[in-house]
Amino acid sequence: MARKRFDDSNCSVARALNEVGDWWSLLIVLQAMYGTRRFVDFQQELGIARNILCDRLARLVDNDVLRKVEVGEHGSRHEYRLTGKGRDLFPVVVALRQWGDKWNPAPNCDALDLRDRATGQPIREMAVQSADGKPLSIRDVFMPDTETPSKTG
Amino acid sequence: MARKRFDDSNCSVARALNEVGDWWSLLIVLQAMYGTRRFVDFQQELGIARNILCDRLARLVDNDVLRKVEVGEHGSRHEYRLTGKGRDLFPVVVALRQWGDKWNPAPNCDALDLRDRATGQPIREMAVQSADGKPLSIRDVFMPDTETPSKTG
DNA sequence: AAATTTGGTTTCGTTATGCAACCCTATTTA
DNA sequence: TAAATAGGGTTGCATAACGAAACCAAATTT
Repeated sequence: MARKRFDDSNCSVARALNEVGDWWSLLIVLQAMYGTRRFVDFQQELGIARNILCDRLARLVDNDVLRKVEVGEHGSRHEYRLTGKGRDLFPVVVALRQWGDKWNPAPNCDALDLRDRATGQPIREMAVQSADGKPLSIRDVFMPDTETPSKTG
Repeated sequence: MARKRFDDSNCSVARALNEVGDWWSLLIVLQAMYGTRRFVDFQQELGIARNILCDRLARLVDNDVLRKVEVGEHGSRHEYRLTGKGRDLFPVVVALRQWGDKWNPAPNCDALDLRDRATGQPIREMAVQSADGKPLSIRDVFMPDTETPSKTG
């Protein structure tokens, strides 16, 4: 039967995954963060099939993660640019990247070295933090009773 | 043809997505963070098909995100528990959850309310941060030249 | 002993993915 | 000016993944 979708799940993680949780969408967003904007460039840099790229770009546009901008005189060239919502995936992508760098380091690829443009200092490691900025593990937090962890929480 | 996999990609985001980037894996990890450990409980709480759950649990175990623990006398009951690597996905899940809460709020579901067990205070919003803890947007950072953004960077 | 729980596997039909080929409109190049 | 190329897709086909339900076997409960 049809792949299960989560549009109506009462779990926002499930709904988020519905928008960017497939094999390609988050890589497209990542590529967009690197500055890629054109169809052909996405296609070549990601090595994605063109029909799949079409589908993903359209869905990301539908979901307001990217927006399609006509460039050039007669509207035959487009650019796909991140929206605010798309740019807001930055912490997600960086967290995932740091996780990958930590647990699946590639021999031929350095860990992500993002730096503060203002100071040149490397960024901090992503962490769940307390109000005063201390890193918290999953054991250091709790959910007040109003949240029920059942049914994909 | 076969679904493209990224085991050997030189992008750690791609490799991370290879492990937890499908529709279910991250939800299983999330459910595990809520305390679920048994096959049947995952199945019922997520509403996932049993064969798919089998496959995903096995893959997560293979990838050392979960580990399978025999419980009970004769080894016919198992538990799937998060490993350190799995627990390290906490920032990823929280970042994704906060993104979902912000951009796709569900009418019938409150935003995540995680609190510091020590103080009872809500956690901070996930953000990429400078060395001294200031939040950074994607425009506030750069990558030194050693990183090449090409080929899914 | 019979029923239930747990953790799977098998079968089968539907959906998604990847590749290649094709199409149409601009813009270059010869 | 004709021909080639680039951009942005769409279409068809073969294969792989997914979902539902049925089936299975060991262990536990009733």
